[in-house]
Amino acid sequence: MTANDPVTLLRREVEAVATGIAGTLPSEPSLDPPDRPEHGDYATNAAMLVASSGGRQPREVADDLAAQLVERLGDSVERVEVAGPGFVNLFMSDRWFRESIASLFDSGGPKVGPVPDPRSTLVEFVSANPTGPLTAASGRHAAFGDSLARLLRATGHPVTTEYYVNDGGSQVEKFAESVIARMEGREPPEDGYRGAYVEELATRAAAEAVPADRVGEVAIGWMLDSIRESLERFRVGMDAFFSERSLYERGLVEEGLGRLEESGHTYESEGAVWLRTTEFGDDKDRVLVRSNGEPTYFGADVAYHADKIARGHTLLLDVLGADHHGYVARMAAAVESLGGGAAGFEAVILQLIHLVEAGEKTKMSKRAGDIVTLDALIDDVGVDAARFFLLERSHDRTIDLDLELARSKTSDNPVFYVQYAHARIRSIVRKAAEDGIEAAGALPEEPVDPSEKALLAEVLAFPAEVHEAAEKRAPHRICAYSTRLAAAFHAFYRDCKVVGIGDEELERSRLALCEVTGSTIRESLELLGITAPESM
RNA sequence: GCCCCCGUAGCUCAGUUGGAUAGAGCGCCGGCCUUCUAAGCCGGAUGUCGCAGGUUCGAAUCCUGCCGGGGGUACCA
Repeated sequence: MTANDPVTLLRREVEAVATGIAGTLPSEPSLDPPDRPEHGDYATNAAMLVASSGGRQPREVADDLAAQLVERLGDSVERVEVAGPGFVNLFMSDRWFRESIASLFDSGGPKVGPVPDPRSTLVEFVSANPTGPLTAASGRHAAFGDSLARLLRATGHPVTTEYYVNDGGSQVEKFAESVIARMEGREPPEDGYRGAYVEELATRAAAEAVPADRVGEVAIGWMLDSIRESLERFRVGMDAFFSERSLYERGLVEEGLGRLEESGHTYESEGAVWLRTTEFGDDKDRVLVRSNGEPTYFGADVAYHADKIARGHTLLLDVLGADHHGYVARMAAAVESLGGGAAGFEAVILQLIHLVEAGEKTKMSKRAGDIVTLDALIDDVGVDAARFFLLERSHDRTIDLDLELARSKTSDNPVFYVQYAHARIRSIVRKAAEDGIEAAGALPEEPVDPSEKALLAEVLAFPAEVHEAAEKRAPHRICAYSTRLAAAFHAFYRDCKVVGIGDEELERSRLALCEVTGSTIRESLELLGITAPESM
């Protein structure tokens, strides 16, 4: 966070005083707007932290802290109170609020500063088999991975996003068999692919006279093209599509497995090559190379992760489905064996998603062809609503996506609530421009309205929210934050007229608050990949 | 059996590196448009935070055990 961020400056004062009292702080003290207005604009638990580590009475430390803060903060603060078990509550002065608005406006809104220890991060997500179109479930992965990448970039991490394409292996063969079967007018095999799209691919392959031995490769290419289109349409920025087959072609599988063998964590048994993943907490060892000499999916994936490390990434972040959770321990073991601590592996597990239509859940199975595709979901509810509904929940919760609600263009739909706040702001800004009013930091005589204070506090919270969401891999926090911010604006809109109130200084200050709120809503939505309309 | 996720208001869920009287949306009841967009705002009712112990100044949050729901447990990918 930047040095001129008013909340950061306040935090530094609190920490300086607390450190002066205690010597060192056991952990970073809180500095948050409390739930109840009578507890002030900001409250800190610093005194309780100091007391618990120093064996002093919390209230006594709090009194000391409060007195010194009054001294140091001067006319920024109205009064400081000690309350409850030892909270120190800060009531900021109107001057502080007005100057904060001015400072935010001058810097173009709250700035999310970089983390002190950026990590070159490779976010791998979706990576769905190119044997069928992306499903609504893939959509959750797409929205989540994309938004997480945006959050990590916003907090200063260099990020690359990748889709691992499983274009080798037995599923691809089954897929090719299925397409060929359709071309020849037969039913696909029992364990093959039976969706309508297989027939379309067969028709096209027949029309272009694709030879049977190339059908698999060609059909996979077509599927991949359509997957790229779907992702693009869903506003997902994928830097690269990494082909499994290319690993073999470039000799990377051999190289990666070779490095693993050098590490001394592999052994041969029953003709297969195993990785001793149990050394790193897995419940059994895993096969890297089958007894027939062919690497397993895991073996190739290890080579892929070895390549990620070779490319210089220090954090390998895999977004996986709940059905892959058993995979995490073995990949963590593999990266540990390879990297020697240089690169970290981290998996985020996304739980399942069900689409709910009129209270009824739809089941999704790719092989049976009984799927709702991502494209169909987008056609149905639109990109903005789809992304919001898929991002709204914590990654560890299953989602029941209510299609009826997502479709609705009414106030029930939370995404419109936030967008509407932005549109309202832009409308005010246009109106102000017509009247020749310019936003500016100003010190009007009028007292700061409680709605102005509440709104400013939410805007000021933005950088901390973004950092927390990035650290916790929690884009859903930005959904919640944007909703809170919008609500604070709507309340301000009711209480405080901006244009045409007579007091020019007040007009300028309020317009500045509108401007910084608008840009903060826009940036929040941008992190979610959702548009911020100028009007609705 | 073992592993992972969940259990908070009628419904869908936030909040979980311990902090003040546990929150939001929807739904329900009642108000607010001659004024910058009513896709909005304000007020009201609603809780054994799954159960039982433990840790301490303080537990929805940490520990242990149990109950219920979902997912996984391949020389498949």
